[in-house]
Amino acid sequence: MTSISPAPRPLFSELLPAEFTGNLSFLLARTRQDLAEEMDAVFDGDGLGIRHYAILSLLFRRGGLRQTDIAAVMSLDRTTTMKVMDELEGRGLLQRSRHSEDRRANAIDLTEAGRAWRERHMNRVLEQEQRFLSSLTPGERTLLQELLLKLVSGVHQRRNADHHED
Amino acid sequence: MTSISPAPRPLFSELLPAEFTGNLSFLLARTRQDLAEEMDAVFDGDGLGIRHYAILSLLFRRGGLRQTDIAAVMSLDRTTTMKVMDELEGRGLLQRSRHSEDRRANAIDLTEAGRAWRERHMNRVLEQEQRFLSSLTPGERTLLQELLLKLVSGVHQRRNADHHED
DNA sequence: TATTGTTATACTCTATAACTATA
DNA sequence: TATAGTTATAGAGTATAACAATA
Repeated sequence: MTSISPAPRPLFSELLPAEFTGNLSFLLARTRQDLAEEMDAVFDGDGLGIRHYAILSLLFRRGGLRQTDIAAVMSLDRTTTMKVMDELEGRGLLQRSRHSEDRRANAIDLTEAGRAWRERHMNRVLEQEQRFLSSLTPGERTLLQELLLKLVSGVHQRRNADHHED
Repeated sequence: MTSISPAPRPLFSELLPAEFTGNLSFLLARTRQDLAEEMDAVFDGDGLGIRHYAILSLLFRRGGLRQTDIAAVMSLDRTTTMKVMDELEGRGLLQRSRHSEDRRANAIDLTEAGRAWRERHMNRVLEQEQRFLSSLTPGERTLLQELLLKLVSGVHQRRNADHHED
């Protein structure tokens, strides 16, 4: 390297706060991507990821959902949901059966293996989340999740309202 | 089981808070996607989007960046950055010139058209952001951005530290 | 040897369109 | 007519590999 130190190479830490405070889209995209990359480490190897974990957690709390329900909550297309269901069913982590009240629909439930898989990954998921949040205080971590939840719920309510105006 | 009315179809607003509080990956992914969809409305028509706006804003505050600098800040691959630069240069919004201190590198600067484009879209970007944030109080909106900025900076510092350990 | 920009190529993710069986 | 699941296909976005110029 040079001794007299030429023009300083712009550093990430120098540019980021100055340029992007207020740029919510960037901050959200970057945060999501950073976390996604770190979450990959938890699941490395078996071809499943944090999305599969989230769906199994959803089914853990409430079984018998239709694929369209899962699609709505996860904000996925029907066909994308189909693919994810195939991946999970192919590994024996959930099962599709006939819905008792609508024979067009599937009723999706966890299998015992699915419950075990979720339980086996749960601690590492939570650890990785906390590691990702380590630059925030405990209070800030809770607050962040509350704010995000408010936003997601707010968007959903607003879109429902718009839809009912038709 | 239910009495008379058929089993209630699980509502988004019913499932979301119960199942996903604590699922940071889901909340971040969902929030980012919701905002991205709403931001599309601002740019509909010209093939550019919020990412282009962010890059032009970065260059507005600090010109003469290399493509690798932009790639680092935006967390993009070199080749992806290349494509985005082509899109912006093709519309005359930025220009590539020889870097004065490293002849391998490009120095990227806004053109006048680029400055105008950014200015023309700025108000609608900010409006859409505020609309997206409308379920939060003003204080919460500021706080959210601060928390996200802390997280992104924290991840960056941690990765740099890891890297220097090699 | 390593880095910058570039090109060509491959891969991943997701959505669109069309079909079937039910409602 | 509309909806749930399914399948095949196409598109967007991104990364990998290789090369030339320069450090």
